[in-house]
Amino acid sequence: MKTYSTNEIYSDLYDQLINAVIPAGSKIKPVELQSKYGCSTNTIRDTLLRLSKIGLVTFQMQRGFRARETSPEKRADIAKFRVLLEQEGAALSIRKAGLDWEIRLNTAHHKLSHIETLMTKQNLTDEHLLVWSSAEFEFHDALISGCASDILIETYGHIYAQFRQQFVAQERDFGANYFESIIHEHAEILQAALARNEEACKQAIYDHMKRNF
Amino acid sequence: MKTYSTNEIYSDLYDQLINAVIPAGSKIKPVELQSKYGCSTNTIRDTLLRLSKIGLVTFQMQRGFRARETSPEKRADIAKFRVLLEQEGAALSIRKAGLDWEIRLNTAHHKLSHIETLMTKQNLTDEHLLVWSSAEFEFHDALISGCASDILIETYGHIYAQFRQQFVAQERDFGANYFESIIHEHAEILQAALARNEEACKQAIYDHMKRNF
DNA sequence: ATATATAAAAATGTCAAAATTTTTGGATGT
DNA sequence: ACATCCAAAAATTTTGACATTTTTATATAT
Repeated sequence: MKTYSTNEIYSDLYDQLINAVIPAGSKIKPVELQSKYGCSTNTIRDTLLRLSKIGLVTFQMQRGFRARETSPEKRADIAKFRVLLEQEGAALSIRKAGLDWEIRLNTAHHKLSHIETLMTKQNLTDEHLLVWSSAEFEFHDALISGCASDILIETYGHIYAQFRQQFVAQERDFGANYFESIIHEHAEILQAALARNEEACKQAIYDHMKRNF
Repeated sequence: MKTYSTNEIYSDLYDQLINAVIPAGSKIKPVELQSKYGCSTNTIRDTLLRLSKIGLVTFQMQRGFRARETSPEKRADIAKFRVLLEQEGAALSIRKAGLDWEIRLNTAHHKLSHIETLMTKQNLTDEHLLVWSSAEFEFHDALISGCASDILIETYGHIYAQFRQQFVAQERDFGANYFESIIHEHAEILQAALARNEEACKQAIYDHMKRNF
């Protein structure tokens, strides 16, 4: 039987929360996870407290842990907030960042579009979604990576994770045309960013997210 | 000898971090706090993990906890981010919120300006600063409280705490004229908000924070 | 002197059990 | 039927001991 290090427990739970394997809003009981991960309840508690920093898990004294609730309203709220942060991060990057940023962004986009193209043609496994999910984050993260604001980058990471949690919990149809749409949207963002066009880039970010409002 | 509940430990540490009683960047060792609070190291650890959610404390596996580092750059970074959030929150409030918001804001401002007026005349004790600090937060929190975005309000709370930590760690002269300035700045924010003038309010928020850039 | 290796000390993390609190389910009375 | 109370069960939190890892201090070699 597999044994888990604490960091593995963390990222395993992270993935399960992101992918709604642990359903949004559901209670998370350390005792139940103990046997699966082969550790004490305390270690689970510890890990859940760390996950609550990101916001994937909510914690209340004497009431334990829950996967964060989802609703169309929460999804829209988080999506709008994400747009605010991403627009600011991208605009600052466009204004300040250098060639290394362009390269980073281009690389991330190349990787992402490769995966997304695949996904218009094949049926999706859970693993596809995991890989895509992390590539998508890397692209958006690269986009804002030149903004020179640690706190913005850190916060964006948390919000992105929360958004994904909301999204996966609610979205059920990943039709081929879904990926065709976002391939185009990502390309628009990339193009505007490399052209150093702040307004066009902000617009492209908005367009990419507006289906969630 | 006083005994502490877990929640008291939490807010005691919170205050100490905000007010640089625990110096920024310094190591926080559970063993050393254990005797003061009369509990096990594990309870301290638990509390510190919860504080790391807000960002007052940083945590690294196998390296324990530290009060978040400060520097002029970090302070500027957090201040700018705070402006972004507060401008958005205030603008949304101006656009959407009703009479109850105006009343809330007015009340908070009244309380704040009372304390600030006192502080131009007396010499400041630590307790004055604590009271002022919480009244200042309540005012800014009221300002954005009509924005109808839970995630923005939640995040703003964390950023405000981090800003205060940076600020108190670095600022040493609270001259009477400091408070005279911010009395005026807060009044400008209030006035623009109640006049429902988004641009003026954004400008006033910027002016209030620009000394930190 | 500088650097590397090693042993002791300190700090951190993990565990299983005990104490506390909340939740559950049934009995009682209105 | 509905609410209230109570006891049992379950879940959460706290504890103190133990295991692991990191840091510090000292000794050794280059």
